[in-house]
Amino acid sequence: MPRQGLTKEAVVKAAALLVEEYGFENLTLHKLAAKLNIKPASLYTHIKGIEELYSSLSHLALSRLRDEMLDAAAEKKQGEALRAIAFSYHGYARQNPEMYRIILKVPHSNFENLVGAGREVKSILFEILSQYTKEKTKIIYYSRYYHSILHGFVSLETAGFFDDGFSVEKSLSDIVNDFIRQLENKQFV
Amino acid sequence: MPRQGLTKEAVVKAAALLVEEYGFENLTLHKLAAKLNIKPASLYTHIKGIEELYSSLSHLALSRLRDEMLDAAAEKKQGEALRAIAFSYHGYARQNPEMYRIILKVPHSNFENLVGAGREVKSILFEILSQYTKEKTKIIYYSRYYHSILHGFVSLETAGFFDDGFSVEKSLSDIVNDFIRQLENKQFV
DNA sequence: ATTGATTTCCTAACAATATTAGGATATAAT
DNA sequence: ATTATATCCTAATATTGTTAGGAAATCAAT
Repeated sequence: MPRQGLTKEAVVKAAALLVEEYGFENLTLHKLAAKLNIKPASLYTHIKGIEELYSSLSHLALSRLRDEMLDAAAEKKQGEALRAIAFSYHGYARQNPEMYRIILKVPHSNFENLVGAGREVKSILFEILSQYTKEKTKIIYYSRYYHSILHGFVSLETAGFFDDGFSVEKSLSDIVNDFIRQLENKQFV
Repeated sequence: MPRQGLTKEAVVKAAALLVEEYGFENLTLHKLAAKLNIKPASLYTHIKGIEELYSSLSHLALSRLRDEMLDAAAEKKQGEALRAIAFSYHGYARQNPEMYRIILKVPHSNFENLVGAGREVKSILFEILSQYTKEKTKIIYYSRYYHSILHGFVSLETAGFFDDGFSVEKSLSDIVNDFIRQLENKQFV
């Protein structure tokens, strides 16, 4: 048997491709092994089991989302940064709906690295919002607020809740603008 | 074999109990049959398969959520109604986290009755928000906005994104108040 | 009440899936 | 070259969803 330089990274990335192509619930170790030209049992050399594969996929999705957010917000400040983040967040979820769904499908608390990855995404919002005030309580509050908006919007959209003929892009854009206006109208200390 | 008056409703409700007790991913037809004192194959008398069971669970969750929202908003108007809805929405998701997760786990577009149930939930928000303006575009816009906030918040909370020591209840309450204030500051036609 | 039709539930079997045990061989380390 | 390690394999198993076909309880109609 010719051996291929297979690594955990490669396994997870191959799984990510399958997930986006056929959907999360149609990912099986059999299909994944076939795509990698190995037998299902051989996957256990690289992963502990399918639960770890799920958590790795969730981690990968969070990392990619974080990268796109960081990229979008680079060199930008305040409102401009918040707008850029919203569109990158929305873009990632729309272009990778299955991967995005995995993020919330895996219970975070079970995996320390997932908690860390989630914290990284949150910290991006935290950084930008800290440009408005130095009060940590308020920064956390607005982070939760904005994160809820972004996650709620893209989740409901991909679930089909917004399939009523009205423009989804315009709604998001308006929501983001309203949120930013709200923020700017506050008189922070 | 003594026959019991088993109906689809009873099967789905039993499944709902299992889901909340052991988690969505631990629901199996074997366990469900055991709880109902029948054999797994007998379940197919009442359901077409596990996919239909999932969609029925999603439908049940949406119905219960709708009932709690309607109950909370009864006799109330505008801001008061919106506040009541938020707390009932949050309450349902927190007390039935697994059932709530099922709502977005099942692809809506595949099941017409699910689309209908989702519409019912949306229509509750629509009704209340139509007390602020008669412009349908704006009503839909704010429905999406508020729905995104509520769903995003409870999803992120149950996924563990808000486990940072700050009060979740206060955040939600403040968010709702900010949203309502925003709405009241608009000069609608 | 008896007959006939329908419904509910069963046993038995099957396919797909995740997983483990144990072994062969390619690769790396000494 | 020898040893150790890592990669991949075959084979077997438990769990799960599902279907086929049949027995018996229930219901409907006479």
